[in-house]
Amino acid sequence: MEMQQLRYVVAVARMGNFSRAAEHCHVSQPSLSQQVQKLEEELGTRLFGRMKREAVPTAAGQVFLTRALRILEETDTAQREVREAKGPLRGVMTVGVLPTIAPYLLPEMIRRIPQKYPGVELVVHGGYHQPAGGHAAGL
Amino acid sequence: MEMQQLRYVVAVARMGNFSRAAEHCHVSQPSLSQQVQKLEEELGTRLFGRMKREAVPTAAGQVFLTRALRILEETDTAQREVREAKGPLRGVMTVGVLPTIAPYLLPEMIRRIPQKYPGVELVVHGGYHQPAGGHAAGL
DNA sequence: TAATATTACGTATTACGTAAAGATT
DNA sequence: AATCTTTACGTAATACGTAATATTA
Repeated sequence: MEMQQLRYVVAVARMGNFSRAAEHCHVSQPSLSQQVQKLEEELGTRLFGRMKREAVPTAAGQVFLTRALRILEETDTAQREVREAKGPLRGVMTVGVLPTIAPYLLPEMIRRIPQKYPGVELVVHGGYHQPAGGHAAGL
Repeated sequence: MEMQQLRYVVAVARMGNFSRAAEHCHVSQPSLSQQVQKLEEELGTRLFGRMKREAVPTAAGQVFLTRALRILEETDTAQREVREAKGPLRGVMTVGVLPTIAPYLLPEMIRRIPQKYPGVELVVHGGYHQPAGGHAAGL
């Protein structure tokens, strides 16, 4: 049982079918299908019925889903608590982004970064040139 | 954050050092060390101090450990509940084992199988020949 | 120097994507 | 026919083991 498999299963339950779950998870749909099958094999039970164009959780799937959700919440909690134990993050985050794709990435980024790291100043470079200094950020 | 990494971290905390944790997890000690490092890098914090010949959890390590333990418990619970949702397992389990290694494997097996699957009849073939029929069991 | 942890590197597992086939409405 | 899922298979990422190096008592 792997974390990704739990995310995939939860996504299938929330989206209602494998295709939309796959694009929500940013993986190809066969890959997601494989991972769900693998988990089902490990558990010895089908988690979803795939008959009528929508993925419906089986009885086993329902009890598993509640646990999977709790596990994923716990992982988020663990990461948050570790961050808090480290103390607040401070400094300047410099990000370079091509003007071509900026409209797709920037709004989400400008919304989430300050929310998650209140002490961090966000600097965005928009041109095609290489920014002079600062630290790159992996997101 | 992967499930194995959580098991490794918990093992290190329980065993007190990386070497014993590794043999407890049946992996080489460098592999376990790599995985713990990888998790620490992802979290952005050391989870253990490795100074004095024993691995002592840091402050961040302690808060993480309690969450990791709960997550592992939840995975066990999830698997158990799915088994229960399937209904009790019944039938005959046939196992072949070489007399050479039987003394090492049989006692553990005879103790745990009926405990975990009360409805299953366990048949053990001890010779060097191939058993006639029945189903092989992967444990 | 004995015991433990890390680094380096090659190998084997496996998760993934693309393409094709099967199934359902 | 259109949409969704599974199978097949090659590729890429990665977890692992062995060997060598570093660190600590």
